[in-house]
Amino acid sequence: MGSLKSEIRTAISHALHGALDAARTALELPTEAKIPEFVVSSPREEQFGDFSTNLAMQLAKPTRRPPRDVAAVILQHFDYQRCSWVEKADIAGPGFINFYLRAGWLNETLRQIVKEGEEYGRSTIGGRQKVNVEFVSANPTGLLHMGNARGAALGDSIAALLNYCGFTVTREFFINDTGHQIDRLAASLEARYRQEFGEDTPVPEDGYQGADIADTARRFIAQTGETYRRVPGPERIKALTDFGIADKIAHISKSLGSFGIFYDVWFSESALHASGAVQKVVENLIRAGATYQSEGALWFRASRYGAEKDEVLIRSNGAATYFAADIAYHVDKFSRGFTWLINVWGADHYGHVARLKAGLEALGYDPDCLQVIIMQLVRLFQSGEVVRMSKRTGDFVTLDELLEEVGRDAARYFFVLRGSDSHLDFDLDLARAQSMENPVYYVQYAHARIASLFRQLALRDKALPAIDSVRLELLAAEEEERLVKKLADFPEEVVDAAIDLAPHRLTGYVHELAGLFHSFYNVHRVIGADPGLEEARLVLVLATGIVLRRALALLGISAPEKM
RNA sequence: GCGCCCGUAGCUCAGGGGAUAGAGCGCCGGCCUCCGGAGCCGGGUGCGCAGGUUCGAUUCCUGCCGGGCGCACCA
Repeated sequence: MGSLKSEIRTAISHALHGALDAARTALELPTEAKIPEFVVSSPREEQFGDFSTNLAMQLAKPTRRPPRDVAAVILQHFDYQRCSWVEKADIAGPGFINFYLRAGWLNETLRQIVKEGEEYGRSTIGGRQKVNVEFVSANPTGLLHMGNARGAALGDSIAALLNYCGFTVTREFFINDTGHQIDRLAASLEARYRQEFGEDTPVPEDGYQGADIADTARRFIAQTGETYRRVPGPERIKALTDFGIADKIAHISKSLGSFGIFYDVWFSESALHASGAVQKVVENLIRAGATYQSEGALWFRASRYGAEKDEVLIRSNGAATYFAADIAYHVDKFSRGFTWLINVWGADHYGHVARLKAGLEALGYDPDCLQVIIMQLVRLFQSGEVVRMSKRTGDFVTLDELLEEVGRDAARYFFVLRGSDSHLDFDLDLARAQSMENPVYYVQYAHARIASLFRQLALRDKALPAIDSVRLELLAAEEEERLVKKLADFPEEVVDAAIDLAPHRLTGYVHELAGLFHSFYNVHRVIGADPGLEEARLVLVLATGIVLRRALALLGISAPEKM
């Protein structure tokens, strides 16, 4: 379940509450003051102990006493029996109370890691709550670009993190298979189709110019021959479009698959229209009194629900907007039992957030159950120059090309290297480099080294004895202690990264962990150390490998045995 | 114009009410008779500006400046 470290943190927090109560009962602190917010944190500096609390400083004002005095009173009433791992506590700086743990807690953590194996760090805090993570949802009109790729890496890692924290996660892709852009796809396909038979039919100005559309047209011809050459235009276009959408979706699915991303649900927009779900949502909005007619269109009073302005639901030509369909889509998600909806969207969809939430609220749903991650855009660099991209002209780098250039591991690592609200400069040259400039290799190299150590061990016909018989107390060096402490952080790092929907925190963690391993490895011999020490160090190495593998898996990155 | 995101080291970015603000890259100098040198160790400068809240602000609030993205009967 919880890690030893988080259990100790909780125990300290409870003991502090107990000390506070006791001090008040003894009338050494005023009883009327409210208990302030306080944290039991992990200090940055090693000299400040293993845990630290700001409780006394937060109490300074309500008790009108100097924080160090308050800290002394709290410590007098602190019951060490309630957290047996605490060896001592002292008062430092402006009024921090610092806690120092008995050295054995680190060895206990190592045992826990080895016993739990790659389940170490898994938690149940999600309580099986049903979460829907929708990401990429690219239009089926072309290939995947860098923005889609970033969304893919982010969404998939967020889903993996939440799943590991005990949420029941569904990964979902919404297919925009209707509407204006599909008409443009149809016109582009028709032009390419006729070109294949020698006609001079240019792709419309606002069509999709990419060569992939011509490829799709050729695949259609390969399958249908000349059957559709002489059928009426509308019928041919319908067949072309149906084929085209399926072809594009198949390609998108395949690209994402080679990026290590697999969906549970592919949800079709046109199905929402066909089933009447869109119509029903519009009717419910009308019934709720949230709409009005104007200029021949049906409007939703979004501004009444916190959005900037009202929005059209049904255009004057009778067609429902994408906005109406998207409300219906999210209503559908709720009806499937999800209580937490996460969407990963590009910054260019920002304007859509407030009105979608407004629509859900008007229908009686809690808009806070929908959380939209607005991801800033990706700039691609090559040879120090920005690579300009335009989907319309077909002039852009695709996910397929990226994977060919830099490989899946580097691509996934780079896309979750930064926070989603930070612009991402993706340096193709750096990601391509099979060298030490490339951070993903640094982490993988640590894992390969560990694997190599166990290969060496096997060559000598040796094996690690049972964990309980290993004398872990022999691990006393500074590098060893730092490494174990980092391993002890892992479960809490995972929870923090999951709750914050911030996989880049895990990227940072795994890099630091690899760094501490390299530092340890360079200073200390593992195989060939004194027998007892060799075993203890092997346990440390084993545990490091377990955590590296688990962390990389959550990021969708491989942990190679050899490189 | 209005809204959202960002402004932290030469560059790309973490961090975020607390005790001495971090990493990578680049630059300089060291370290393998030994488990993978794709590594390790050492060396430097920094929170855009101005107010405010606070015992304490790089972090929160306001204004300004700079960059990005939105503000369609597109999706």
